[in-house]
Amino acid sequence: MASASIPSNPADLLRAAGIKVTPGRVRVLQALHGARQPLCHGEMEAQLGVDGEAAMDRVTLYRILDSLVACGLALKAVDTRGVFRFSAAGAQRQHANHIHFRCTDCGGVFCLKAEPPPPPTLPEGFRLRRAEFDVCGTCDRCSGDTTPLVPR
Amino acid sequence: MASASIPSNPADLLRAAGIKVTPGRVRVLQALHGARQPLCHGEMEAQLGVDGEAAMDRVTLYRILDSLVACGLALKAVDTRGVFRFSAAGAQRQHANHIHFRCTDCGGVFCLKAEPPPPPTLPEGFRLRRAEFDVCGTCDRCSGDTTPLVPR
DNA sequence: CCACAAATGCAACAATGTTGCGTTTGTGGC
DNA sequence: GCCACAAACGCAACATTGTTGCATTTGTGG
Ligand SMILES: [Mn+2]
Ligand SMILES: [Mn+2]
Ligand SMILES: [Zn+2]
Ligand SMILES: [Zn+2]
Repeated sequence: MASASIPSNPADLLRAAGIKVTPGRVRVLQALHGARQPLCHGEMEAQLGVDGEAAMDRVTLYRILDSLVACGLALKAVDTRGVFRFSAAGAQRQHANHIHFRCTDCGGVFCLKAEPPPPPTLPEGFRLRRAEFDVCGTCDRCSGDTTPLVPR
Repeated sequence: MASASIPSNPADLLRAAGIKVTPGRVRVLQALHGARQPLCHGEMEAQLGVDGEAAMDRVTLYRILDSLVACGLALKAVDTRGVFRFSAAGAQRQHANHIHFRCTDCGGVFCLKAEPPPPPTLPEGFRLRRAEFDVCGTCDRCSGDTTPLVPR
């Protein structure tokens, strides 16, 4: 079965997206796919360091993330602290039909059962880019005692 | 009619909130009430300068804003660029029963006719702090031609 | 294998926000 | 009205996050 279906490994994804396949991009895309929640720049730097590989230049990482966002392989959003967080674009699609809860203490993101609300009708000439129901508060672990998991 | 009802001028609000009434806080709270959309730190600095009054120290402004948030007189949120924006707490209530559209080009915020979606039911132990329907894209002025109002 | 555009590494810069500390000021108690 | 004192302020320095310029290296189509 040598099907030419949806590519899955980072290199193929990069090729399919039409941007150069560089070691840095492969590593970053791999890290994004392996992450269980959107990562900020600092977390990515740390994450990339654990592999024992050489640390990546800060600016290069920023530019790689931008290039992934530009070609649609990654998504960029801002968290409540005002920091940009990145996620693999594919990972979002499986989360398209329910809403999420974000814990403002530990930063964790939890899937809820509820469907996303329908996008509102806009005035003439307005163009909708994104409509997201942002639900946040404290999760069960962080609500009970006073010690959050990730103080930071 | 010397009623002791809801205070409305900045000084009374500050007194009622239990924090010291300083000229800086009065000016900032006044600016927040006069604003038609949440202001970031830089916009507030500019806004405060127009009165012909002496410019306020950057750090003092940050601390005043924090104190207003801490006592509940102001609200702090982060915009899509990752910048904190502040609004008078009272000003929110008149916008509580409809949702808003944010133009990602010019930064403008527009009131829509639609009602906010009901908050979802959460798993056991979770505590809801805020549920906001974030609807963004480009407004009529910014959608048509290619020149946004506030390029920045 | 080559040419060349794209990507990278490094240094410097920019925007936003925070901390420390000495000085000034608003406020409750008298 | 005056005093004491905690709170707020002004200033300098610092921290974090993100960007720009430019010379060097590298991936890729031909
Ligand atoms: Mn999900
Ligand atoms: Mn409104
Ligand atoms: Zn939590
Ligand atoms: Zn606009």
